[in-house]
Amino acid sequence: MINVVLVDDHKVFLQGVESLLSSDPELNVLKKFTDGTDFFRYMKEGEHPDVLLLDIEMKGISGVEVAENVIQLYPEVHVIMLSTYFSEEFVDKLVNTGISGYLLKSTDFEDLIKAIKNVANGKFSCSPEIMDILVKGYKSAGSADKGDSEEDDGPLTERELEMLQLIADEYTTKEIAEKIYISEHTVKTHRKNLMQKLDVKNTAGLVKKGYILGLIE
Amino acid sequence: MINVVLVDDHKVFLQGVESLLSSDPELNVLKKFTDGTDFFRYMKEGEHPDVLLLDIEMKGISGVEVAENVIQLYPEVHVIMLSTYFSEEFVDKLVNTGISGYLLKSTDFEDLIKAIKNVANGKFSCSPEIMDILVKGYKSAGSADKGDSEEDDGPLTERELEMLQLIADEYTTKEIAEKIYISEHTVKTHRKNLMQKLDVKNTAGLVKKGYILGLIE
DNA sequence: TTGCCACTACCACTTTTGTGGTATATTGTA
DNA sequence: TACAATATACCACAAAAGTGGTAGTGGCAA
Repeated sequence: MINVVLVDDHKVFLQGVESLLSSDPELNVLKKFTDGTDFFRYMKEGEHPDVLLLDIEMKGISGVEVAENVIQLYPEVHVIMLSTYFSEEFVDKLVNTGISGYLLKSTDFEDLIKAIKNVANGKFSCSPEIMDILVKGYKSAGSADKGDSEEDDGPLTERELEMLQLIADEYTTKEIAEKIYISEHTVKTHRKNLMQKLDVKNTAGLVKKGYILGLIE
Repeated sequence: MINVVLVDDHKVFLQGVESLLSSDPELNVLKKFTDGTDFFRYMKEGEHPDVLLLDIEMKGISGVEVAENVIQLYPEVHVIMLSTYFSEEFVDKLVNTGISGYLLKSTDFEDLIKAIKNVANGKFSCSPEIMDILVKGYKSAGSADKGDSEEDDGPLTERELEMLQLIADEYTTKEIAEKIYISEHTVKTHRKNLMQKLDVKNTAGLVKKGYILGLIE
């Protein structure tokens, strides 16, 4: 049984895909979300899907951002991006990010199901149109430029999550150290690692991203 | 025409009250929310109601917290608290907060509508049972103790909102100053005022509360 | 049993925040 | 016009956060 979660800001699409996928006994739609932040909150507490179907064009947090963070925080989840159009820019950006598939919404239903089963088994899968772009890109750019810095420091540890919550709760480094009986130095180290992992510059960024990614309450 | 917004985590209740209120031509239900944070996001952008019907017992942010912050940030909104039980503790706490009414959910429908119309006209309105508690409290406690510090520094100004957003976006004081062409001193002053108004101790608190209250994106 | 990883801890130094004042323009509006 | 609210600016000192390192320990898994 392959568990799937859908994220797309068009409710109609969500319902359509769900009823479609439910026709296949191997597939099970765990949850649907119209908003990246809601999805991240679910990911902190709820059951993780095997495959995430993710719309690229979304209001609020973009699909690209969602993808990048999901892959970092929950690497066991296979992400398939869905898009109405195909943009070389995104394809480039996303493939290096570690997504498992990239389909056009115009893809027919059997191919979608096939793709889901493929990526659940660790393969990569995408629409033929996109495959074209990939092959073309591969030829021309050779081994490609890495563009902007691709940092992925893996998911947060238990301790780091705890820190993040305490920081958001207005505890200072010293107070955290006293509260959980560790040295101030250690807390500062955790703070540093958090900032690096979440790719932010200061406490404000830590709390903001913590919220967006549903890591704090 | 009196515009009303409903916040209660029980959807059934929301629908019930809405259909009830719609029977009165003077009343108009603008919006319903099951969650305080969603409500606050709406308040930042959407139309402000004349009257807010607010459940006290809610998961997540409690009704009390919602009430306190609404009254501070949007003082033109008249808040009526709804509760299943009646607790002296809450009554005390809330009346000093500046709410306009306090009804039991067992209140019958005509009284609810009457109460809404009353508070929309600046009066205070509550269930007889609660009135009893109030009178009793007034007798015994005399002019009452103020309990914990009741600070209300009014709503945030445009400039302060702008600051809050920039802080959440990881700009430092110096960067903000440069960006919007004012002195660092000024930015620090705004920061101070923000912390006082939102009743938080540091940048983390600022960003967290900014999120909860829907003041930043 | 070896190697990775999370967690811990330390240091020195810089930058940014936070505290607790005061004070003057500017602006909208009663 | 005069008042209130807002936005601006300044100061000095204290506290906390951020930078850029290094490094030991314990546990779990290949």
